[in-house]
Amino acid sequence: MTVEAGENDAIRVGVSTVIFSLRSAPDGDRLMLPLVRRTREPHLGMWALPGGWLDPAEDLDAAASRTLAETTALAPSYLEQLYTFGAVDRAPSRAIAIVYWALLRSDLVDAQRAVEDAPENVEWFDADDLPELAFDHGRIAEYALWRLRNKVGYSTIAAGLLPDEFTLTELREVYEAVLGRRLDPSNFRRLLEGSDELVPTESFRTGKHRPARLYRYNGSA
Amino acid sequence: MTVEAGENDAIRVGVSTVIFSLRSAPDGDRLMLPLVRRTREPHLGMWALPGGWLDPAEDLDAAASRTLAETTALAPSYLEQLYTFGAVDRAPSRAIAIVYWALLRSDLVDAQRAVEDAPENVEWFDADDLPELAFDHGRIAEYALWRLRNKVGYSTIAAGLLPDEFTLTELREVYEAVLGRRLDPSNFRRLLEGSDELVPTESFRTGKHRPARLYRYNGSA
DNA sequence: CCAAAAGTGTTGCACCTACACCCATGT
DNA sequence: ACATGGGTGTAGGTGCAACACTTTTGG
Repeated sequence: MTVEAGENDAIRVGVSTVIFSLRSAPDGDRLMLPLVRRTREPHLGMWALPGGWLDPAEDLDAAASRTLAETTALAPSYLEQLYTFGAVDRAPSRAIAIVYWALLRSDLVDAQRAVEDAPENVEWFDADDLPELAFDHGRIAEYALWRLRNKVGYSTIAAGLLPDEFTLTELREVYEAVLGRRLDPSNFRRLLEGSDELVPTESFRTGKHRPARLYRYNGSA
Repeated sequence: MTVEAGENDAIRVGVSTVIFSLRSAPDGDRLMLPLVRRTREPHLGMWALPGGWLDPAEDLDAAASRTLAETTALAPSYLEQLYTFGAVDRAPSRAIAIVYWALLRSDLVDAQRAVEDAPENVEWFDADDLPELAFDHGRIAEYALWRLRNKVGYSTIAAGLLPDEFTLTELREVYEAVLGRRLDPSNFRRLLEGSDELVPTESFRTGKHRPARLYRYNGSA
């Protein structure tokens, strides 16, 4: 910041977001993410991450939320900066991408898709089976997935994929979908029960069998 | 990336680096970082992180190295992107800062400072006792320090502060300086001896007492 | 009463910490 | 010889994985 600005008007600043959610499949929930079909060159017709250009009067987080809403009509329940990609050759003309990653509560996916102005050219893909993406977005999505799987190990972030109240089994199934492996129910319970950020409620989910206590994520912890 | 570029020529892209090194003090090594005195408004005369503007034809990592060299004449031995700061009010006119953090081998600090074109307005400060900084650089430096202390816990990154070959005691003293607490020599040894990235050599450092085996950091592991 | 999910208890292993102890060297 | 840092051994504690077991519901 001690050098005067030069000819850097040529650098465009984009903001993109890798947003994950769960969608039910025959063999349990699957981790999915929405992609947008490009309507312009370059890479016209290819799938790309939702995003847009940073507005000069807008914070970075706000830009991520806004461009995500504009392209997919989705509003994230968790949002965190991932990385800034800026290799000179990542796009035909110089553009850096400040990339966010996000989670969307599974109960809001279809609600948000049902609104009348739901974009046409958005489609959900299995996070582990993505098509070829425009620019360096394939590499970016892979990194976001790695970060998500990593962070699930040492935080209660996975609750961001569920409604306000949920059973421990539902939460465990989220972990299993994210991590791609089964977890021991009893050990999982003990691990999360002592976590402060998870508080038990007095409600129970009644189903085919013994009712399960509902828990709530404590955002302020 | 699906929206056309608008008036974002007004957004300037800066790159700054928080670079750490060790400097000896009476009570053991101290973790220090170099700051640059601002020679222009705004915040003229205040201390700031070394940095500069991103060149349109330059990768982000390269920009971090270049601006660091231009302002401090230092070349990092480890460099990693930290975070991109872009709050609208972080500077008088809109500027985002792609911030890197870096380590400098302690044996290179004075060597690099001794070259003839060493900048005048650079000074080293104790990482735990920084002056008030320009812009949001105080918060940034704090975050970089947190990241360094965090990462030291689960990687052998601290070797980036030492010469190619070093004894385990020297490495332990680095950890102690970074973390700010004493570590048990025997447990430290066992922890790092089984780490793959640390390979023993056949050389020994001879001193006042029993010679200590030299180790080398295995970059390819 | 049975099936199945909710929830508890228990045991063993891996790892980390603290600290006692031996080893090799310069003076 | 002895002081000092280099290096090894070991016992206790913590936390997690595995899995046996009890509880509570719907049918």
